[in-house]
Amino acid sequence: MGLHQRDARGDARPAAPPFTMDDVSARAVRESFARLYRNGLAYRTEALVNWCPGCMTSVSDLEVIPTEERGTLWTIRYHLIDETTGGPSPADTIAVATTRPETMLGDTAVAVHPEDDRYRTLVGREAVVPVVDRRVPIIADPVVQRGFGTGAVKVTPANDPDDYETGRRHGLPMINVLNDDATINASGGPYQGLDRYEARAKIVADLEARGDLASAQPHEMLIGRCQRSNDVIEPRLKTQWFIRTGPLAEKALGATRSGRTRIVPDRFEKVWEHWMTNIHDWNVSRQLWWGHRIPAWYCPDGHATVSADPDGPDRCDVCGRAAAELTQDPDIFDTWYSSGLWPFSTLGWPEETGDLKRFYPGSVMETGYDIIFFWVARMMMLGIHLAGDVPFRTVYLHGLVKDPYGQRMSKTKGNVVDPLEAISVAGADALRFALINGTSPGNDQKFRDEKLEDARNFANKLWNAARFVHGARPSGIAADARRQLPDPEHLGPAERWIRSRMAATTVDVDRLLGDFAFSEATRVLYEAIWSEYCDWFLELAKVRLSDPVTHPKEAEATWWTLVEVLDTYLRLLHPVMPFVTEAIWQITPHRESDPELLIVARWPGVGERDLEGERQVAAVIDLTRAIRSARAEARLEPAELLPVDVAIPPGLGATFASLRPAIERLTRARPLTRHLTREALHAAFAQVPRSEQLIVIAGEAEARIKLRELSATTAELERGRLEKELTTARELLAAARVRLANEDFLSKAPPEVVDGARQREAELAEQVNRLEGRLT
RNA sequence: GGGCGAUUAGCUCAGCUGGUCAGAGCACGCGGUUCACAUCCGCGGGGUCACUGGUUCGAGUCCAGUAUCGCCCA
Repeated sequence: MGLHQRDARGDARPAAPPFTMDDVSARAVRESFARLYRNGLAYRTEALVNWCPGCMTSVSDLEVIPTEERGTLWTIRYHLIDETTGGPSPADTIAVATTRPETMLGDTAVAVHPEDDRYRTLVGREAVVPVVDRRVPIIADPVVQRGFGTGAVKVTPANDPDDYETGRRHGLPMINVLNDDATINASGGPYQGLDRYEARAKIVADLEARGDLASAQPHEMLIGRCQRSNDVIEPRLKTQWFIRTGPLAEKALGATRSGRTRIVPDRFEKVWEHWMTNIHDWNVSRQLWWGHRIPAWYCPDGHATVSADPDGPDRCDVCGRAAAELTQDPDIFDTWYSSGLWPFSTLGWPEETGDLKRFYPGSVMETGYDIIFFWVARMMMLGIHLAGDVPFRTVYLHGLVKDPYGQRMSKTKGNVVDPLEAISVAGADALRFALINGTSPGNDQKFRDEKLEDARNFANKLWNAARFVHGARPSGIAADARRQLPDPEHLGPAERWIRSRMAATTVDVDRLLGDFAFSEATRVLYEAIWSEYCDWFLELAKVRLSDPVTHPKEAEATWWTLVEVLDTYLRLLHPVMPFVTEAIWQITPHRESDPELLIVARWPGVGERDLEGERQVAAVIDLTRAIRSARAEARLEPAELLPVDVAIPPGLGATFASLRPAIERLTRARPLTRHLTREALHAAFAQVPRSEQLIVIAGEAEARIKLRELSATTAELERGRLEKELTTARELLAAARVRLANEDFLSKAPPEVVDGARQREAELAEQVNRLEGRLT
């Protein structure tokens, strides 16, 4: 993780990355446990734990994966004790069903449902567990499912969670039958030493031989397997340390309910609630060599002493025996225990350090939803209790990165994307962008190479745009000039347009990041940078900068605009693509007040929108697009210069005039002639045969492209294009009219919506009108 | 058994508080030696927004139900 974090650049990290096994953490582990023990929240007891015979350790409930598997349901006859003879009755039996016959070695009862008439008379009598010939009571307990198997079950309190509860309710003896390696222990009599499955087979065979096996049927069931080793987990009785989670969970719930900590997306609060309200005590003892040793010592009498001192206690807390007679618990803590301390142990807790005061609680915990219980829950419970406040204000949960087919990545499947490889192929920025762009809160994403490629292309695009900006510096500006804002006096419409768009983008990005909509934020930036800045502004600026009639002051204003917008987008994009933005920023002019590095540079403020300016340039862009489209669809020679006449309404006149050179270049128009009205345009073309012109309609503006002559196919293409436009326009118009014909709409919809619809209708009618005029 | 999520162009996915929202990228088709970029540029084709009802003047957008897929918990 440390390696990846460095290569992918985790920005927020101290000089020496903390580690859960270092000394600071070890001290926090000892101290925290000592406090929990003092507060009665840590206790040692013999209880049922999940035992993994492969890992030779206990594991938490969360690490037991219920797996659907086909097993066998055996029905076994237990002989009743004959009340007159006091011995087993050859004929009277009670049949019990089990999927784990080997556990019968530890049976201490047979249970039936109290209202099950079949067995009512048997309750209180005794039966004999076959094979081990142990006499056990027949008890009634409502947890027994009457419909399952025969309605009677064997009870093995030391090797089954449900039976454990039953055993406690009825005060039954608990006989553990398994060794650590899942072989049968001394309680198993003749089966001692056999592996659990060998014992099962032998017991079944023996039962059959005795005639006590009633049936064996295939059975679909859930088997708990170890998350780590995939071994079948054996519940068994063990003396271990537990954390009393009840009071801790209560506080954690209080924090989310009161909003002191918010979970994003909020649907996970339900999951959180459910889990926290049904939480069991947490078994923290692990029988592994790697981890923090439990700071508990025992005297020869078995008294426990918990000490935060790394050298251990001076004496037994209970009987006062000397330290020399004490031995430390050989077990270590569950890894999630020290991880749960992370938010404050890394800040020096239990010392009241400056870091702790300043950085605790943290603001946002960002992690995958799959470890909300493993980790987030633990941090919350321990943080609130030990550090006195919630560890973070917001928990942001992201989804999982899946393979292209939606499968969970796993080493055994071999479908894992190695981040380091992805970085070497496409770069860390591309990897980060692809991951961030592809995710929405709490939802999984399928990761494909195409996404990485796209992100790499975007980084490349940005880099090249920056190269252009640097190369286009007007001679009047020194290479090492301090950054200036463009002189408002000399801005053209394009400059005002992009600055206004930049303001809009900044507002959007701010809002989206605030809402944890990271992928939307990257999408907005992608669009702003590629489609607005590169595709349009750079092209418009290029023309203005290279046009000999451009005044030097205007060229400088344009260049400073290029720099300003680039600078802003670098800042906005930096959290997502730290490397390329920093590299570009380093060679971009800065202000006096800017720091050395982009990473610590100020977040952009929001400039003013110029909506009318935006609208005007958008109109010019639409016209340019429409002319290009008409040319392309008529299959005209792309490079050929053609005379273009445009009708530009007075309102757009100044903008048009200013951008005229750019329009000429982008549409290959020469000469580009402006008419004040459509009528004037039409009049100018009155004598031009239909076969020698292309007609372009773009909003308020209109254009004609003069050709020598349209070939037959070109004319057909042209006509097709216009007909298609007309068809769409008519459809839209019809829809708009239907809407306006609705009395309810007029009376109930907000006036501005109605006005918008009216305007739209008028525009469409106008467009249809014009197209019809051209086509007849 | 309980809960949650997904279902929108061939593919991967956006669509916030219901009113130009039917979009993007990739893929595809046509064209391009424009001095930032072919990791590129221009143009284009393509979707009854899973289904059925309902609420509303108006619904991918809200409600109910159904189907399919996936996940979590028991």
